[in-house]
Amino acid sequence: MKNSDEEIAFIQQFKTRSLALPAGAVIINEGLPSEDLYTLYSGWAFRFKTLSDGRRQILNFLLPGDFVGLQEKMADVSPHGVATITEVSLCRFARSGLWELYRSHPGLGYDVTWIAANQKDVIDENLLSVGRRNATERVATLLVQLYKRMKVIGLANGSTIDFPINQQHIADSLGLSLVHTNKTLRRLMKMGFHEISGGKLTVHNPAALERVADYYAAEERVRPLI
Amino acid sequence: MKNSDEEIAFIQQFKTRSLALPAGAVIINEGLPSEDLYTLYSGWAFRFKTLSDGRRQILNFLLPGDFVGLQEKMADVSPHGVATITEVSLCRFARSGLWELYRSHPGLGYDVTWIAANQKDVIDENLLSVGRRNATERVATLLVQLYKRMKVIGLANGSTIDFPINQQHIADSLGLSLVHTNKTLRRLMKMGFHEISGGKLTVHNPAALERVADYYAAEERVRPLI
DNA sequence: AAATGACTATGCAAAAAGACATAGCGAACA
DNA sequence: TGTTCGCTATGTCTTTTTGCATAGTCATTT
Repeated sequence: MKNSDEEIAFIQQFKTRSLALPAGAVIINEGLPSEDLYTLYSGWAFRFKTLSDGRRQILNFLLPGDFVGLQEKMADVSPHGVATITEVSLCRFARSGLWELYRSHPGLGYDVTWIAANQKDVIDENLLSVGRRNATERVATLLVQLYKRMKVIGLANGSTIDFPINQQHIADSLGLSLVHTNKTLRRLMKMGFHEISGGKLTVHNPAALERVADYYAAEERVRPLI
Repeated sequence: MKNSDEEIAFIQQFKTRSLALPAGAVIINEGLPSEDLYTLYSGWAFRFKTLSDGRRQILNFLLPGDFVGLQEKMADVSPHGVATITEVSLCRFARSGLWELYRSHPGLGYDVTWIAANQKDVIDENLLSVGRRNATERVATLLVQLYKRMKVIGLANGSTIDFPINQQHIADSLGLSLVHTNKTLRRLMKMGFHEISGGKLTVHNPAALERVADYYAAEERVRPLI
């Protein structure tokens, strides 16, 4: 899955411009039309949906290399929101550009599908967690999953990764209350599986944590770059 | 999103053959490589993942027109299984064909992405349910959602649809126990929202059920046909 | 140095959901 | 015609998770 020089050139001119956003910013509004499509170059973000009384579900976390706003492009209105966790840098693609990309560079269109399918796997795993794992397993799953995702994209420093999310994010992503999330995290920490401090997560024994989580994902493969 | 005659001709030869499967059959094995890609022509199926002790999460239900095995094609091994609920008829595409489709008919490649994005919306909604809705809301959501999906593809007969799933399917899809699912279904039924019998579901007042569910999805649009 | 605010921590009571047990019901089958 | 089987139904008891209250920590501001 290597891009040709010509394809790379095309991607370059396809990118209308890149932009930076601060932490806590909204990239895409839930329920509003969204014009653009982005790739996340650096920083963390998340996709979410909310209920009318404010309950929020984080659908998945977005790490560098992930797409933002792919399916929003297909519908009139975005069925979910996207917000930043840290400051991020994004690469914006023009709305009209995607069709042009499919038409003139089908190889890249194929890559887009590949990346989208990959993100879907992450969501499937989350759905399995939230639906069928207990609190301990859920938290363990999330921790290893994020650790492994960061590792694949080269952002792990030994067994430590940047970990800019707070317990509220974790709770919203796992379908747990804040309180229960806190207690579960503590329990796992006291058992020596991990350590979170100063915005960093250290996973002491990923394999053991995977066993707790009953999480056995296939090794993620390096993704095509767009 | 209308296909040209030439595209239709291409699709026809792309389909290596169609096949029929009985109820309860496995289309794709969890954790095994899968060779093929299908579209579901008739019948119901579901995608699922399991934990090692047998707990099962149904990721989403597949209705006529849905794709089966799209992202499995992208990975070495399928991260989830697919099984039939009723007897189904499928249209099998060759493994090698997808790339060829993207290359020679980018418009169809675009359609594939569109359908995949649409299915992702359904999963997102499920994740919101399982993570943040209580049992009553979850059941209500599933009932309207299935009703509306059937309606869009022209398979609703007034306020009644075929409903071949049992309470275990519902429980596995909503992350509830069988017992609790049963009690919740009964409660909704006694309140007059719906009726299930003889493999049919009748939704007496979809709008009221949507309010119970806090479910306000945009109208589904007619999908491209592949 | 005090004040504020965002986040984490923890005990206790309440609610939601689950587990287990048992029963009923209708279709398929011998 | 009785038996088995898969599914639905419901009562009781237990566990898990939540909600609320309160406190601690740490960085930032005044």
